[in-house]
Amino acid sequence: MLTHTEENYIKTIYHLSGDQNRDVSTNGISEVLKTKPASVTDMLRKLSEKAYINYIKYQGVTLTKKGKKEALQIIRKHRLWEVFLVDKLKFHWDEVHEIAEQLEHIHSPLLISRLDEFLGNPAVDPHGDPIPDHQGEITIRKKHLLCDLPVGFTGTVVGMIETSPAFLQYLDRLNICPGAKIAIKERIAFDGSLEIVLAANKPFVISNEVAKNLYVSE
Amino acid sequence: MLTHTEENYIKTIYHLSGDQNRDVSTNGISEVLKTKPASVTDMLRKLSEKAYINYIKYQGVTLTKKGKKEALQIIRKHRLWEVFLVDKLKFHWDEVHEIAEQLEHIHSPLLISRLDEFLGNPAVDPHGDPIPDHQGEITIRKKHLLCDLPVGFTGTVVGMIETSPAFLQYLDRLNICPGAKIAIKERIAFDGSLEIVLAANKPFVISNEVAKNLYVSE
DNA sequence: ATATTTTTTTAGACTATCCTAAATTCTTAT
DNA sequence: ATAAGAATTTAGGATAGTCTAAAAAAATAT
Repeated sequence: MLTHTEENYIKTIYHLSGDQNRDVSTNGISEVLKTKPASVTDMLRKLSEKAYINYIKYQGVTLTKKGKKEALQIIRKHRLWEVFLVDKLKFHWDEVHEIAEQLEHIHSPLLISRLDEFLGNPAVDPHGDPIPDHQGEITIRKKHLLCDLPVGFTGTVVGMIETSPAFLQYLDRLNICPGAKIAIKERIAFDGSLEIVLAANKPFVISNEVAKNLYVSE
Repeated sequence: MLTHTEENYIKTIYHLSGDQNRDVSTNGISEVLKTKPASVTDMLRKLSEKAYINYIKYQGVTLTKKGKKEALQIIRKHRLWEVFLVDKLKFHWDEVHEIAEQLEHIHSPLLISRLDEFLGNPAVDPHGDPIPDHQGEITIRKKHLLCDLPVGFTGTVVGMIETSPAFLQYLDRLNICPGAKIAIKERIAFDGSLEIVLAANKPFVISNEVAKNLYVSE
């Protein structure tokens, strides 16, 4: 059974390596986890011995099949707890991350399957990210930055790059949140700002700066 | 902020010292936590330095006001999570302890107040034990062994001494669970067995052995 | 192609928690 | 009152995870 710390390393490697399982660097991990590179090296040796990662000195790491499976279970737990916090306990979607970081380390497969059921087997978390199933299967939807899409595009908001309170509060005022249906009406050539429509509401304009920070998928 | 381990020691001292805050022994703690007495001594020194306990070498420990407050918050979390597991996730009341042992260490006061509200501010956990409030106030109901009470007594089941699956399954068959209303109809002098009634059902007989393992309160 | 910079690893040390073995203190039985 | 036994503490050591400083390897720039 993995320790909390080991789980955090595995999860971080998963997130940094992306869908194609790219090599992840020691420094990259140390930045995310706010530890020193030397500490990361120690842990990499340990995880490699336990066969969760493929590790060659000086050449970065990837997750093994076993490691990836573990990572997906941790992510599954994290996202299910986030759904619980937002749907049942009325947290706002941008304040659940820290708590879910703790809850994701609770060990009990039965608890998670019951929770999943209780929540109605949700497909995505409150940020719009897909929840891996019991087997670790995950449906990866291609996501794009809103600023890169053509006029006429229609889709769903699935995330943001900026996460500062200022940005999130502004989005909140505009009613832009993960899961929101969004369409591009017009692009203003002068400054790249976009006229958009949410669901069946009145169109309004957002700056290119905002559009550069919004992920959407079809 | 306390570590998981420190929290477990404080909780154990609280449980062992009872309502009157009796002195707790090193060996007692080591038995509950399944660590060696020498390890307990180490931790006692640490908790004493941090002012959670009153500790005099060779003379046992008691919780300070600060320690007791901390203990009650941990117990509050433990019991609220137990209610969640039973009421919302449909766990049986005798299978929630291990999971709640993990959940009680999640640090987030906001989470706990939201959870409390979500559960409808329950007064007792699924075992019938009272849940301390936000301030750490707890209503201690005096509890008695069923075998010690007179014919005519009426009250509520609030706990059991034996916790073996065999015993719990038998209780389940009899519909005896924490919270169940119970009355004593008759005592058979020969073997101390009791004829009892649950709610408005048919009376039936339980052995003295069973009555010796059931806690009830008025 | 080599010198410089960056990244990564190694070496040695610290803290938390646990352990075993030995020493000390307390309790109890005579 | 004291000797035997039980409980507790001390001493010294292990492991997990972290750190700093220094060494080694890889990447980059000229």
